Amino acid sequence: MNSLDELVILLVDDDHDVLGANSRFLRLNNMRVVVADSAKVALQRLSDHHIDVIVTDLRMPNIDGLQFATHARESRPLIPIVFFSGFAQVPDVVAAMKLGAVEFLEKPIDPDVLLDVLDKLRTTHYGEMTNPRKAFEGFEEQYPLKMRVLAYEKYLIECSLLQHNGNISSVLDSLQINRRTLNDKMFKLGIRRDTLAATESDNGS
Amino acid sequence: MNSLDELVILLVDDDHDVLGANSRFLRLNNMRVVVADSAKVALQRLSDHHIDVIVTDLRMPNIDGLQFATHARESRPLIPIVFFSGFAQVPDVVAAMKLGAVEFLEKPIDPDVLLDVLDKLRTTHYGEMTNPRKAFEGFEEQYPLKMRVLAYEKYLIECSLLQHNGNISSVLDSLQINRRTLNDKMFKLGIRRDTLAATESDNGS
DNA sequence: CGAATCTAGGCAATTTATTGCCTATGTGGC
DNA sequence: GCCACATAGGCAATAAATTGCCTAGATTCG
Repeated sequence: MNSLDELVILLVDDDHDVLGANSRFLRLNNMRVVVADSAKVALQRLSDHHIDVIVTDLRMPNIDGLQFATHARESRPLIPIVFFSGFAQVPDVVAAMKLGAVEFLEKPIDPDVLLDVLDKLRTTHYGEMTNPRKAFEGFEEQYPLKMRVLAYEKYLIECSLLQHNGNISSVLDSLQINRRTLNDKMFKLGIRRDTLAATESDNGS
Repeated sequence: MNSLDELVILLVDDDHDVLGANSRFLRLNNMRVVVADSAKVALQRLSDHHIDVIVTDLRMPNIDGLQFATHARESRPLIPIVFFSGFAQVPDVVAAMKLGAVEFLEKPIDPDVLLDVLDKLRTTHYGEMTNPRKAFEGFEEQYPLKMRVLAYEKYLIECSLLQHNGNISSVLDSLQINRRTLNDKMFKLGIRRDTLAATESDNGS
């Protein structure tokens, strides 16, 4: 009955019309949307809210999408990022993908495509976490050590959460970690208790 | 993949002029080049020759670069692929990068850029990873998170050392880590260069 | 309602990690 | 011998992670 189906999207676009249209559309489709009309605001939102996915324009005044993504990755190293842009140059797309972009969409955004992308993210990022290697298997050679280690850590925490059915204190015990530290790590790695724990408690009621 | 100085490149392009020019240039720069003027031929070459890197055009008659890459990945899952194309569309670039492309270059190719890309590949990429994940498999649930993460980090560093034959600067590049940090980590994790690097005196040819 | 329990955020002190700068050792080439 | 190069350690400044202490909302139980 709660947020099993809801991803929290951070939507970033300096064009208010597009921002409004897209956020409305996403909200109509069961997604929680946090909006920002600049990279600056977006970074603020990132530290204030729990965000699952970033969807950002590439071309923006002052701080562009790539720079924003780089900064965002500092606090949320593994967060999935979807870029969109009109008139994108090949090097931009390459740079974005190298930053670990999940998708690169062309403006104007086809809402159904965006929805589809986000829908797939929901399953690939949160559904299959039970599968052992999957979580960090993708992080092959070209990724920095730090990122690969973080991916593994995320995987371990998610596994432990699943195992203990979202019960934090059991996880603390099992991982032998400070509560404060676990909270921080979960935020940084984008792990949510409810998403992982709620998998079997939603049918009856 | 014996000689550290010679990468074997599979160069694929349906334009014979471009194919000839690029292959000449690469050969002048100490690379062994195998050419193919179609995906069909290229796949043949892949099974006949030892190939370290694929460099392929995106637009080709019959089987295009993406399809070719997909097929190539079936037999060589981790082989590095560099795409190039004129007039590339964003979705093409995205698809290519998702396939794990190392780079996407625009036609006409700047030979120096290509050389630079391949040069980097020589140090950061190594062929296929064959090592099992034994190093950290042993760390079962009862161990603290920190310990398991460290075990994984140790494993990654050791793998990288093996792949780069104990060459520290290559490892630094590959793991994108500060030298000072790597030194410290190696000390802390009890990794020794010489134990891992000593394998370079085996099979010739 | 009030008490107990689980969860989690803010803040600050402390510890640890990362990094740059300088130095030193060993190797191979001139 | 001298130089270029790769490797490492010492040290100090900086950045980041960890932790304890306090507070606060939510839920459950009596």
